[in-house]
Amino acid sequence: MEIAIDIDDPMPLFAQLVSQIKHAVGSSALAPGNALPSIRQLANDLDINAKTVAKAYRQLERDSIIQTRGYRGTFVHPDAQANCTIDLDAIITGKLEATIIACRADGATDSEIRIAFSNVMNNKKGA
Amino acid sequence: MEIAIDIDDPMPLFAQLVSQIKHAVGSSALAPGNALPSIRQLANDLDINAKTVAKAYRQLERDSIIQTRGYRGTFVHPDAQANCTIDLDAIITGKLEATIIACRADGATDSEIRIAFSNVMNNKKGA
DNA sequence: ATATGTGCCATGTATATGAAGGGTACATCT
DNA sequence: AGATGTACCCTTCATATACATGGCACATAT
Repeated sequence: MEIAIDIDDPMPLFAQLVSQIKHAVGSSALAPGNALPSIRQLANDLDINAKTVAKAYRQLERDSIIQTRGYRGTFVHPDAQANCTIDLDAIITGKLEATIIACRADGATDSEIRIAFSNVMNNKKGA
Repeated sequence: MEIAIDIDDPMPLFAQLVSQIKHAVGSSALAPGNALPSIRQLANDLDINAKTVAKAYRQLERDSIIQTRGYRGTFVHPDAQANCTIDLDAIITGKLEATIIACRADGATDSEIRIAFSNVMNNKKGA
């Protein structure tokens, strides 16, 4: 598998990694069970920080695209192909959109919605 | 009616105004039909900017707590007492809270939720 | 010893937002 | 003339977040 990082791309580096690995799995360039390069190895190859690669791997594992097995390395998840068609972003975007529309219908301004959202995310109690 | 502003209070100035006026209406210190000080007058009394007072008045009018009648001044809305018991902030906070909990249950990270929220608020299409 | 993933500490940069203030101008009516 | 609410332009400051980076440490198994 070839992974290329474009520094000039407005997409964050870790997101480029996620996207490319997902695409590789979707096109069967990476089959379930295949080993992926280690975090440190890939970071070294791409000349980026290991934390950035780790972040990408963490998200991919959360989506069950890959599996990390500690000292044994990282592998493509058995159900990777099925799971990589699930667009979590589209799901939560849809839910948020519906809620925001409802709030606007209640007469709330966008500013108030943003404040309330921030409060909820930070577990702050409403004023 | 007495209005006091506390610069050291973390609550924004305009929010302090809104809160105190709402409270005055709720406790019948301000009855429907009563006149409120003009924007410039109140700003001068409290030694704050007229824009800040105007912002508070704008929000109060949106919630039908007060009515502005142009050159005639600003008055307490006929249905002020009923409307000031409606806590719009609590309503939208509740809606957002439920949606955010659902998104978290879907496995979304807080960061992803924030990004998606920002995209929806800005009418940006999902990546 | 070496490599694995993972954790926590920290930094700096950039962007977006809110809050507050300053200034000017308008149409309106008294 | 003077007061009313309102609209537009602008700046300044503080805050929050995302992104990327760096160092250090851990338990694990080879």
